[in-house]
Amino acid sequence: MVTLKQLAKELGVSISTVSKALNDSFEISEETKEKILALAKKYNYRPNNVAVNLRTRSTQTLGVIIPNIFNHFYTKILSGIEQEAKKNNYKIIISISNETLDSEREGISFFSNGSVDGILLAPSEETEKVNDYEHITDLHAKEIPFVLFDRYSDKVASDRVIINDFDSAKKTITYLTNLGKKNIVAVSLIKNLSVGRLRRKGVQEASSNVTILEFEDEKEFEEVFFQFLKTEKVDAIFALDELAGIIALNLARTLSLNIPKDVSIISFSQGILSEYSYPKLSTINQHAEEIGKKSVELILSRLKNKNKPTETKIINTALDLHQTT
Amino acid sequence: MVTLKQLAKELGVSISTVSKALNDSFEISEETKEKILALAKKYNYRPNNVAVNLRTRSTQTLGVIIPNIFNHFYTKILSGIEQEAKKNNYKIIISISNETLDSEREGISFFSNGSVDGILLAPSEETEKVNDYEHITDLHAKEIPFVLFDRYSDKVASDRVIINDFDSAKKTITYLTNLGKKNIVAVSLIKNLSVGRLRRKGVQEASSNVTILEFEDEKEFEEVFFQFLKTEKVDAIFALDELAGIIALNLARTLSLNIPKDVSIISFSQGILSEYSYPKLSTINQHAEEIGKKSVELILSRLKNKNKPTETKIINTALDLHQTT
DNA sequence: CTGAAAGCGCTAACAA
DNA sequence: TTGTTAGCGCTTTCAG
Repeated sequence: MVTLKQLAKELGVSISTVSKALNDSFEISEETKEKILALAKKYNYRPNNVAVNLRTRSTQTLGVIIPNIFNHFYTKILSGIEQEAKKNNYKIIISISNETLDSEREGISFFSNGSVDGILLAPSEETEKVNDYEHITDLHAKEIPFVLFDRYSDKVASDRVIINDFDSAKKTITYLTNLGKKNIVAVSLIKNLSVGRLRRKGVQEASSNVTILEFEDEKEFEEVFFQFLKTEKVDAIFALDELAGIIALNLARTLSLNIPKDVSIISFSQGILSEYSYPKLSTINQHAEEIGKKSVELILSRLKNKNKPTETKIINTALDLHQTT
Repeated sequence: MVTLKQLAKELGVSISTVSKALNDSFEISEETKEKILALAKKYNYRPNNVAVNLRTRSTQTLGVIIPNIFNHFYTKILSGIEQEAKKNNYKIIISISNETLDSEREGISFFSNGSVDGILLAPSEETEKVNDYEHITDLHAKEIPFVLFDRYSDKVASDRVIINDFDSAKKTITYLTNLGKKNIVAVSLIKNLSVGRLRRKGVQEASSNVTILEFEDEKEFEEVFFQFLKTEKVDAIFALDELAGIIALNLARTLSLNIPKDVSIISFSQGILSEYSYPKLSTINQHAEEIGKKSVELILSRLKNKNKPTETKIINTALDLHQTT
């Protein structure tokens, strides 16, 4: 890679003259600028990013830690983050925690050496389960700005971008009730996540008549819920996460239940499975890309003003009705 | 962030002594090392990555350009890349081209300023369509090592990690033929991609009796293929991409065809849609994570030896039979 | 065993 | 308008 030094030498001018010319400084004469620009172009000069970073003490890079890259919801958030970052001339470095605390700690440590200007983070399932947020609050001491998205804890004081899970769940139950549904069952595969708890609370708040079934894993869910559907009267299923929704749908079809006549299904969505399910699931759309965009906006404004009070952005959901309702 | 300078000052030693001690150099006495390490720990010292990068002229970072983050296949590759990179103490920076040439160019330019040691790249659909690879071959002039994965062109001399698409398609048709299938139709939504062409060629090579239907988009596919299934005799569908497989499956079910009795379906897979389809699709598994891992291996070995001849790694597929065959 | 000094490539204050 | 110089934080050669 060609450097300022080499350009300067070849033109017989000083390094700072070249630097200023390339940054279009008013101090440099048009004539000099031109010849410098020409040579820079000829050699396809690009300022060494690492050197610029060191000198300016900013990396124009954001670190992103996501729990699970196979979850379409996070992929969409990531896409939103990437777009908004690119728009603002920021790069993103990604670390995947795979829902484990260790990996998340590693990711944070990875980012805590000046590689990034700020961090966007959705805590892992394990982090939420063991309720240990020290590695995150430590970021305050390290003076690394960060934003929590999707998942958060009251233990961590920070900017946040979240979904109104509680309200969405509540409203959905009310919606089903108004439809005349009497035997609603809510199913969940995310009982350990903060969002899972919020959604469950929303359900409970809306009605005490709803049966709530929460499962550790898909297998348990399939076995137990299959029996449940076979023996109990159910006219509506509300899935608190997309996987639960899809599996419930498939189980109902296996039992030859008529959807939506016998039983309606509405599911929180991540986007892809429900879109190509058959029949197409009615979903609560979470505007994931919006979450990503807002997270970037929030961290950038935090970067500009480190001392402003923390902010919580709430992204609203939308009920997208399709063939299962 | 605390620096070497500050540690040195507080202990009344030189910067280089601190540096050496922290790097566990044999030149430094145990005693000195201990007190330096203790202080570093107390202040939670972390070497400034940017400075280290500048000094060592290596960033320990790989740039990854993927065409589409919503495609589970690429997500899996990304996961493989991330794991293997982490294992080797490399970071990854991600740029998403969204299947457009412009975005891809931008990504490459983004990475061409010393931010990364090497680039992993799957060319965009548009790049393949207009057949313009100059921005990629330019990397040779810039002396930035790169590896193409999944998609490639003969126009670009480089290390590659690819799938044996041709053979897989060929073998699958043979497999269906041996099953006694007489009216096989191959469907594709990826006719413009190099892998799409390779798979089609594999089909053609295996048998001239297979009807091949290629479509521009999902809508056209749904309309045309629905009519086709209604009017033509079909006892096996071979989908050259997962989306085509899922849609074909749903269309067949809409027509109440018995699967797999009336019609067998096998599809190239990306992993997630087929896994949760009902009934579960038989797929050609592409070992995406393996592609990611091998790509990292390849670029790292290239980084070690810039002058070795280019290498092409072929990842084999596996036929995973489920309920649709 | 420890320290001084150079330098990675760049920006920017200051001097000329 | 241009150049000199210092310095970002670190590694490493060389001298002591």
